[in-house]
Amino acid sequence: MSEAGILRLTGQPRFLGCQHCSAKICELKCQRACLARIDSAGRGGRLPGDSSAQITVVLDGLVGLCTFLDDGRRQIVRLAGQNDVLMPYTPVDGMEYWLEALSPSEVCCLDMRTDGGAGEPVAFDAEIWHFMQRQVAEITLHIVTLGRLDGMERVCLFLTDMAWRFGVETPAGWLVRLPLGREDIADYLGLNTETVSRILSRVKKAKLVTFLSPSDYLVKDIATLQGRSPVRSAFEPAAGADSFAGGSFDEGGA
Amino acid sequence: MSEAGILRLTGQPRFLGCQHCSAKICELKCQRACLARIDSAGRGGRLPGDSSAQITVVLDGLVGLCTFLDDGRRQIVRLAGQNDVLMPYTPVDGMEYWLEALSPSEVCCLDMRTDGGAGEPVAFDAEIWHFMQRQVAEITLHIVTLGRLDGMERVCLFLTDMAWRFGVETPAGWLVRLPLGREDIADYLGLNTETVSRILSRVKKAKLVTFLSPSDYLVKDIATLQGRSPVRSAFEPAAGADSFAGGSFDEGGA
DNA sequence: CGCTCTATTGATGATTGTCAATAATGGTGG
DNA sequence: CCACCATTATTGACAATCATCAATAGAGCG
Repeated sequence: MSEAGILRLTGQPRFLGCQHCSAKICELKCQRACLARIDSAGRGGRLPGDSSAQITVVLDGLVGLCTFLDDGRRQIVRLAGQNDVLMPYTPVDGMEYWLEALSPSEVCCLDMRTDGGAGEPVAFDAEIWHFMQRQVAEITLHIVTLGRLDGMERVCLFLTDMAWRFGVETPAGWLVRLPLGREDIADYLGLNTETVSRILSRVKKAKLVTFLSPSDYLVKDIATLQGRSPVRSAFEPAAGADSFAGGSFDEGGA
Repeated sequence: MSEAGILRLTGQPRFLGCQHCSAKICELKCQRACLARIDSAGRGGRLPGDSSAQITVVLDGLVGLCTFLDDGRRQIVRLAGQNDVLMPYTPVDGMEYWLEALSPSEVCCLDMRTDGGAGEPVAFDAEIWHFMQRQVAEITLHIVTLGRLDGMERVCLFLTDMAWRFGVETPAGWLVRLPLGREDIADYLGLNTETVSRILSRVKKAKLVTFLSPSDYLVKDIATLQGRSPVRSAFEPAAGADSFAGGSFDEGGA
């Protein structure tokens, strides 16, 4: 139960320069701003987040932006893996969100305020704007997913996303290790654990993927898998290298 | 059918100074930027949107940020009424969104580029940032709504939202005129028309609201209505006046 | 090897979607 | 002002999907 594993922060916060953070956004911001803090957390641990002036860069692992309803229902709003950027975030009144490590994770937190405390935010430049827009685009797509796709479509889109984001291409196809459990998948996709498991069994039977273990699968034909969902994955690498990080900034010619 | 009513823009675009736009964001931006365009559209018409450098302020009516899947399923991602601000928006590859007038609407479009064309975006200041964050907060809440609330909860939250946003308080309670039809409600809430209609009938029977006509209802006890959903409305005016426009900028003490 | 946690599967009920028919609404023209 | 009409909303019957509760199987770890 993730509710039980409260705040298992391992490794105390270290305040460091941004050379510890290989992500481009971190390099950029640390030229002028601020405090860079590296926290790590085991599975189920909660990371600082939910601040209106903090950018979080995921260095390793998988982090989810989560919320609970009073009766225990959980929704994972967004998943962020290595080099993904979580932009600052002011929730509406009465809602509380936090960053939860869905697998052992390390993040870099950038304080956007020019002083160490309650001052004015730094000026916003094109990069900051770019990441904010990307975040909006992703969660907008997630709204369509939750509002209009059935379970099978959601799961196929999810498996495609995970393959593009975290998989490695092998001669046999895309090999993916899922960094999160069934309950996390369910809470991300707006389903419940058993439904996810049943749909995954159907996906297996339809030979869309091959499971080597509950957390490892192989996608022989990712185009077919993607075709099972009526919306395209936001993470397909071929489509112009507009992926969140490790994309245009790092590899662009120059 | 909204698919049939294509691009019914009435009143040709007028390029005007921002004195036509009473919204605060418009006043602010037009000090330095750009082109302000006022379009109006009848019900079902599509407005220009979906640009990565355009802020749209709704002057009147109700506008929805919409997308269609290939098989005709529609999702309304966000609703914007008078003085609401739609921030610029770069969709992920393969998705297409537009602004659709759900009732006859008038909007003010602000081009954020310093020149009239393809140049750099203007600097982003705290107000721009504020509206962007507000937009993220709203659609994040919508993700929770679509992912974890059942039909009754979604409809009660929606009716509460609409009351706070567009209703007027009378001695008999909050009087609300819905500026959108059942199909639009369904596409916003991730349900279908018949389900919305059925749930509304249940809401009526439970005496949570009283319908004077299909588009007019009265909420005697809005706290009870809100209590039927496990998430608070993002539009409650009392909660610190953090509503989209006319909010913190106008009244904040010094 | 045994234990615990996670994942899968089954049986059943609740919710929602689909198709179809009816009722109500709002606008138009006489 | 009223009758007519097209559109929208409601209701019913039924099917599909998903959630819930319970039991079993499998994986990972000491």
